[in-house]
Amino acid sequence: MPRANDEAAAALDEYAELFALTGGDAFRVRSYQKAAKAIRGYARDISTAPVRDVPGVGQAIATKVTEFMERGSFRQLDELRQQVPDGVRRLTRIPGLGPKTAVMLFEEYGVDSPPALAEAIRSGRLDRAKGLGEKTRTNLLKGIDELAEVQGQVHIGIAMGVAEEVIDSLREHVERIDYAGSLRRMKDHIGDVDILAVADPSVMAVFRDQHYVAEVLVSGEKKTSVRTVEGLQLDLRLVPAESWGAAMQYFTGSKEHNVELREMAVKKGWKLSEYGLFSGDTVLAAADEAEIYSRLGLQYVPPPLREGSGEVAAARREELPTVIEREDLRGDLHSHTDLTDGVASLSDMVARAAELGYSYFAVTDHAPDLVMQRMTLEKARAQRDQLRELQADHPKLRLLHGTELNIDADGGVDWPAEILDEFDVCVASVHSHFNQDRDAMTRRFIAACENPNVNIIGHPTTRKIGKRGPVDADWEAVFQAAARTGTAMEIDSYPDRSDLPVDLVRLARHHGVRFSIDSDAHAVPHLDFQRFGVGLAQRAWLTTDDVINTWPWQRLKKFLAKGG
DNA sequence: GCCGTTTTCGGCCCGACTGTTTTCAGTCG
Repeated sequence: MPRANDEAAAALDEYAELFALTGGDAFRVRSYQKAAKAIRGYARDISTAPVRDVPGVGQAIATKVTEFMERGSFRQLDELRQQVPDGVRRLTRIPGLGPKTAVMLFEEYGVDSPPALAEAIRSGRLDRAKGLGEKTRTNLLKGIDELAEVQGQVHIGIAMGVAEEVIDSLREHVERIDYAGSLRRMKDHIGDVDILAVADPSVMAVFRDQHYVAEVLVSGEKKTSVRTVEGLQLDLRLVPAESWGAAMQYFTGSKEHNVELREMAVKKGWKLSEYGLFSGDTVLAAADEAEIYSRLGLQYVPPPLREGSGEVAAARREELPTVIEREDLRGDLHSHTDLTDGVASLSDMVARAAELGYSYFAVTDHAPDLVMQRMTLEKARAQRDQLRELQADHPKLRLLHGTELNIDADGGVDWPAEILDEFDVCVASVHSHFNQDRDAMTRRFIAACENPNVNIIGHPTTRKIGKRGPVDADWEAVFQAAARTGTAMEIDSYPDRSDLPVDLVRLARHHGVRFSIDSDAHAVPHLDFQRFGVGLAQRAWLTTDDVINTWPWQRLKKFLAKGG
């Protein structure tokens, strides 16, 4: 996705937030947010394409974006940044705390950060604050804890975008360049990004001058560390060309994986470092990463498996699974259009799915329970008719008409069975009542699994990386129900969701659950998010047999029938 | 601020939940 779009969208989102905090008109706030969302999901790069063409962008926003592209900000944003203390914005990051309360806390109590709020609540200073009863204060403390847990890391979507931007910006100055570290291992939370390059040290000056660099932390001939405007730490290391493979191996990690490899080398009387695999002064392997593994007598271990969790022993016995690859996916079973909260038309989404070479593709817009999406049965059926018409243009792509149902507090869904029978595939997801206790939440999920029309539980934990923690459920019980009923668990590839998380994927697989790796796309470029879901699945050692949307249509069709 | 088989003004995604209130404000999806 074009980085310029993300940056302009982030600026508009910030402006919307500041505008709301200063008591601005709610409809204008929504306009800024809507434009931000549309720009972020726009398929073309707005640094070259006219931003006025983006739906939801009129003259006023276009002017702001144009100024932003020229100098990294716009006048009205600068003014509001002056007006609103950072502390007030920090407070609104806390789940359950909106602009009104944030302003009140700052103005009346001088509270300007989540830790300051926690302190104020614990000290009893807010016991008489209006609108903040005991329950609210308890919930806010919980929200502050959730926020603290996820701070200092970004999700893989942001980190990957930064890494690719860095590589693009330096490519003409280097002989070779790639990213390593936890990003190459496809972790869903990334603390810093490691980039390796073969280049002349003069590239460091070029790097320091890039527009994404907010602060230079250290800079030498071999290593430069900077902080980006997103707050992400970025390390660029120069390595000798002849040690490229060893350096990639070493800096990809994980630490635990590397310790096991070095121990193996030592037992053979060798030495493994970031410069190569050596026997005395003789180089056994160094330039090529795969050769290091083979000289150690190991199968090649794909980076997402390198966690020191048994992969080295398995590689020694030649028992590593053939993990799923992006090319194994035959389709996508969860996507949205502008009929509900997506930003692209049905035909545009379908056209991109066809380009991706899929055998099948499901459109799953929201059902009526999410009232704000204004879905009706008539609209859903009209969309189905439109999809059937589009089918004629795409003989190789089977178009499936699905829906994303809302699982209500008791485990019920939006439509009765006779209506659900009309759909080819039903995803069912939790969108509210996140704070239910474990028993209620578990019953809720099990009821959804037992619904004969529900095929896939969408983004099961509902976590949003950096924003909201997972719901609490007895996952073993849920997974047993899913396996028993033939209900798949989704691996939602939307990078801030990355949901199921990898440890739960492993647990679910242990119980015999199948998975669907979906994009949950709300825009055309989002269809490519599946690469993140595949990375997550690789980390859990999933094979094509575990993932229903790698299956040929006839096999998938049987699964979707849930034995009925 | 955007948009127009409602076209240059007057709408704009609407309802539920929570905790606080004593009739409702704030937040969320």
